[in-house]
Amino acid sequence: MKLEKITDRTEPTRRRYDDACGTAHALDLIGERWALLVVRELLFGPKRFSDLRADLPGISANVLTQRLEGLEEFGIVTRRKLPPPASAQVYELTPWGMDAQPIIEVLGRWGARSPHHDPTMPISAAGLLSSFRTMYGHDQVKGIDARIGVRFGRESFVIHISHGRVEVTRGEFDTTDVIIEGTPVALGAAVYGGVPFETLAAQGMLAVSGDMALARRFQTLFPLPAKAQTASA
Amino acid sequence: MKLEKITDRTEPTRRRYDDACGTAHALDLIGERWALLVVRELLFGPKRFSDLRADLPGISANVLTQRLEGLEEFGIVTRRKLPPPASAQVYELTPWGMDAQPIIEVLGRWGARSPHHDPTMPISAAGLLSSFRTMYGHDQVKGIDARIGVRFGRESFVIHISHGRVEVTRGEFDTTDVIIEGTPVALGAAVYGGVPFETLAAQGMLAVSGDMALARRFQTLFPLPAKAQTASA
DNA sequence: CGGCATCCGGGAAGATACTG
DNA sequence: CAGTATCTTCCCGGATGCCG
Repeated sequence: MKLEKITDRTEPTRRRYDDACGTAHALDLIGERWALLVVRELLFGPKRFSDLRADLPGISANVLTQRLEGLEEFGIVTRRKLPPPASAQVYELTPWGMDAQPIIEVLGRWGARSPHHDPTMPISAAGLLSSFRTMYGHDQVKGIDARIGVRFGRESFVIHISHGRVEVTRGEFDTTDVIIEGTPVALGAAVYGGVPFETLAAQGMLAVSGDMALARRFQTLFPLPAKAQTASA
Repeated sequence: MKLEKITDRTEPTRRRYDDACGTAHALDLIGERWALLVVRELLFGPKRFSDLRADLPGISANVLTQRLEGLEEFGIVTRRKLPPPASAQVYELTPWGMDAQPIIEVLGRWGARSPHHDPTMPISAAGLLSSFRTMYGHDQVKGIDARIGVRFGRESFVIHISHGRVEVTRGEFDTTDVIIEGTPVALGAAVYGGVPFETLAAQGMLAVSGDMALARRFQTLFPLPAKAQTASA
């Protein structure tokens, strides 16, 4: 018996900024808690509900449901049914949703300079790989032409470094110069924490094969930015 | 008698994403409701508490207080006491806080392409001027060299167009080609709604003086972007 | 009047359990 | 596996009141 709310409003007053500014409107769309991280998780391709849950530790099922509903309603995410025999439902970004990538990158660059930023926390595959796309040092990458294969569990990615740029795509790799297998946290420790591959390998957290000199150079391509100036100018 | 919560935690469990990703950390800092709009309002210079309240219709005093406390704690905002006789307290961005400007711009560009975006809503001075910095058409601006003075109430700004770029700064203007006086909403209607200056002037909402041909050209410099593609590719 | 502190109602987020 | 149902907690928004 829930006869309380017969106030008959199809939309129960979604909380919005009544502001014509495009920034405010963007926050209406992806400003709710977890929303932008859901988008980040989909940047490299479609995922299933339980994958999203696993990669976003801390989100609860009902909140994830709500965010996906909202993102779908706004045209940022589409739900798609895979053909049999997979027959699973996946969520993927629309073209416009993909265009949110610069937002995630700019936020990442800015947030990494925070005095409170702690790079030693857990990180998801999408979070780490997205950081590679944005945090590489232009000087460090100059002159390198290499392909590095990364496997996290059953997902594979290729990091392609050439012409002073770093590109990351999901997909199987056949001809890569280095192959890294393990967890995002371990690779993050190697790249951002400076932990040697040998240490991680000895603990069974990471397996590196191929051109080891290149692998070690890869470790140095992503310098953490200087902490920002938080005192008044 | 509030003897309930003596659980003695200096930080009462602030809600955070426990994620090493810089994007997630940025959202820890400026992801709360209203936070980024407070930053937007400070992009053109310091403001007082009541100015912020007036320019952010819908925010309540206690929430503004909380956001300012948080932003100050994170090193994004500083509070400063003006010398007598003004003797007022103002809030201003730290250098790092200023660096959040690209975040606001990128969000604005993306949000303006939303199918749900409604440019006819109220807008603040900072919101409108910030949109000028990001939404100008490169083709439309090419070859123009002009200075346009804008006065909203007692605040003045200069829009400087040259070398294919648009810069906006707060400050008094002496030698500008055009002077526009009125409200942000009226100027927004002229620029984004295509409402002729004569109509707005007749209603006493906007006063334009100086090079009227340039003023009318200024109206055409900010084409609204095409709506985004929200169907799957 | 500016800059908060306090109290309250509603709603969003978090945790857990449960179902098709 | 992919969500719903339920309950609790916390945050947001509005009103009021204090205090320099």
